[in-house]
Order: sequence, then C-alpha cells, then structure tokens
Amino acid sequence: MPAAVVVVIFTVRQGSLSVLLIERAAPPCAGQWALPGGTLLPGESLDDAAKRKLADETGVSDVFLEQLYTFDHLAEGRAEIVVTYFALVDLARTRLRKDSEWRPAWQPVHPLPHLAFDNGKVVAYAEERLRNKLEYTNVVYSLLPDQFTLTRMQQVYEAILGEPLDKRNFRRRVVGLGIVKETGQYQKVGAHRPAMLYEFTSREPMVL
Amino acid sequence: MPAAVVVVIFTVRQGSLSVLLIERAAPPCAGQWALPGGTLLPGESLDDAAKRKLADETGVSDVFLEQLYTFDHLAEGRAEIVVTYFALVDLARTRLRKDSEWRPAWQPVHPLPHLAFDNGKVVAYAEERLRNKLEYTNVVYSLLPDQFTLTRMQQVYEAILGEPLDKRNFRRRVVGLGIVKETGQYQKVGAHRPAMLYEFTSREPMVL
DNA sequence: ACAAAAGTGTTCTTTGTACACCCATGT
DNA sequence: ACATGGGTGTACAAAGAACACTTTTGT
Repeated sequence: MPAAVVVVIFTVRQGSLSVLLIERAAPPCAGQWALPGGTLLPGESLDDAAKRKLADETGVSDVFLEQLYTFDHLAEGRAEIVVTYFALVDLARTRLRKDSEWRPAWQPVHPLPHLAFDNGKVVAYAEERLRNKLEYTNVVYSLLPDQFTLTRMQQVYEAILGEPLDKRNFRRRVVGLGIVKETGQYQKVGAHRPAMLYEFTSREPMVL
Repeated sequence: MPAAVVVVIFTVRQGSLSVLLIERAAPPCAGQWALPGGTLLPGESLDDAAKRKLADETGVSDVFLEQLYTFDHLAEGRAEIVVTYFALVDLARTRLRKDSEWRPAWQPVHPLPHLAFDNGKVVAYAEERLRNKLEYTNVVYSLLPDQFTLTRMQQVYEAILGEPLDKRNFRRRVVGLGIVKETGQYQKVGAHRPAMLYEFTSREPMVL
C-alpha cells in the first residue's frame, strides 16, 4: 500500500464555508464522515491523483488545488503515507457525484461534524491555510464565477474569515491591488440598483 | 520501497547561507552532490525519520525542523514518494559526521553547486520558505547560540535575505516585538566597545 | 590618533482602520 | 413611500523606511 491522497474541497454555500465529505460505507469507521481520497493509480503522480479525486467528486478541474501537508498513520489500518491537498470550488460549477454508497455532501466547517480518523485536524489545518492565503493572494478567484459584484466577493471573504469587513476598505484593497477590475457590465436583479460586475485580472494564483 | 525523507539543513557560515550536502558514492548520480536523506525504518514516523537524519548528519536535535513539501519521482530510480523537511542549525553546535563514503560538507547556497535529481529545486523552495519565515517568526533562534550580540543576529538576517538591513530599524523590530531580550551581560572582544548580549525570549517557533 | 564595531532618535511615507450618508430600483 | 442593496470620501493611527553621528576600546 504505497501512498494515498486526500482532498479538502472547500466552497462557500449560503454564506458559510463548507467542505465536501463522504459517508464511509465500509469499515474502518463505517458510517462516519470522512474526506474524499484514495490511493494512487499505478504510475500516477500525486498532483494527478489529487486532480482526479477532485474531478471525480465535483466534476471540476482548473481550480485552485494545492498540496497541504503529508501525514503518516492518518488512516489507522490503511495507507501509511497520506498526502493531503486542498481545493477551492465555485458551487455553481459543481455537480456532486451521485453515489449511493459514499453519499458525498457539503457540510459546514463551523460546526464541523465528527470525522473519521484525524480528518478533523486536516480540515482545521486547511482552513488556517485558506485564511492566510486569502490575505495575500487572489485564491478567491476559484470560489467565484467569471463575473460577480464586489458585494458578493466580500461575502465570500467574510464567510471564510468569520468576521464582517468594511465595504469601502474592501473595495479599495481589491481594486487597488489589481486583483479584480470592472467589466463595464451591470447586473440587474430584483428590487435593487444595478450593480457593476467585476472580474479577476488573472485566474492563476498570484501573490500580492 | 515505501517512502523516503530528505532534509535541507541550513546554517550561516562566514556570513553566507549554506546547506549540508553529501557526495553520492553509489549510482545513480555517483559523484554528484545531493541532499541527505533515506527511507523510513519499519514503523518509524516521517518526523522521526527526519529527526534521525538530521541527528545523524549534524549531531544536533532540538532545532527548528519543519516539513517542506512532498514530491514524487524525485529520485528517478528510487523511492516514489519523497517527503522533504528543512532544518536550521547553529554551526557552532554542529559536528559533521566523518564519513569517508558520503563526505558530508557545507556548501554555499549562492552559488549552489549542481545537485543530483531535482534536489536543486528542493533547496530553492526551502530557501524561499526560510526567507518568508524570517519575516514573521522567530525561527532564527535555531541559527544562533544562547547569547549573541544584535549585530551578529542582524548579520544572520542579512546573509539569508541577501540585502543589508538598517541597524536601528532592525533593533527596534526584534526587541519591540519581544523576540529577544537583554541578558545584562556584555561581550568584550578585540579592539571594540563591549557589546550587550541578547537571548531569545522563547526557543520554540512562534508567530509574530 | 586612528581604526573598528556598538549604540542611539527623528522625520516622512505608506498602510490600515474607523466611520455615515445618498442613490437607484422594484414593490 | 419604503425596503433593499450599491456606491462613495475623509480623518486618524500604526507600521515601516530613510537617515548620521557619537562612544568605547585596542593598537
């Protein structure tokens, strides 16, 4: 049993940070929530295995996906080495796999249900990394559609950081640093003033 | 062949950042420089294997040692999964292993000699992490003796960052943030004014 | 007397934070 | 008319960057 990958897939759903979990059907820990993962295929690289798991579960590729940490003895009776990854996906582009056995589902990170093995630690570590990355990179691009209002983007930040942000300071920051730019288009929905739509200047991870 | 660890061991020597390398005796890549590493012993954890390699090569323990990144196919014909670590040691506490076969030796990071496999990438990545960590943690504690002058500490920073720092701003920063404090003792060497000796408030990694 | 390293404050710039009101729209 | 969310500017505080001279000691 060579090595396994495990992927922490985050999204923001109804204003709160959520993680994709599966319900373990087989022992050990049958019936408990766990992170999706599995062993490498013969000749497959770690990154490829992580991409494959991500695509299997959500149908998406070309999103932010980064190695997180490598654990040993994570899954008690199983693979010795577990390389964890974390990914960020826009819920709107996601189609969860219909699997009657594993039942993949989005679960809130706060409060996080009890997880098998020490998967809880992995999620906590991933969340910390995500918070840090939000502050000094543009990773949020992976959690939003091509066009969006700044208010929507701010809500994503607030959901992850868990605290309200000042609207004007937020705008200044993200436009000022050039992580987003105006599209010139407006969104008119409901009983509101039309809102400027923005887009990312780059959909590659960048450091600010 | 389950998994291997590789350790990037940094020190500051004669004012420049150096890394511990061994000279490969056996193929593949015989005669080339490489990072010290090896496979896990049965039942050994990753962290323990890294600690063991570090102690084997330098004789030190209780220094800063942190997991860096996990690669696959790093060593072409050998282990598939390579978990890399990086460590920081004070040259004065170090006793290099006398090994006529592997010939461990300190080598400058700039310019770095050509390394076997893609170990060059690993060193570059470790150096980047180290630079970042210097800015927002106290990891430098692991590169200095118990007591030291602030000028000496500043020289370590300059060696790693590769640029001169302002003496007064540097002092303010490290004392102001409480990463070091005065010991009340003085060092008198050579034809100079005696200098205040400082020590770290904590010899555990901390975030500022 | 001079060379060598230690020590010490102030100014300016940049960055971040706090804060409140009006506008366009649909019902 | 009112409820909803979008949009905008200014003042203060904190952090960081630039900068030069004096002191102690040994030779």
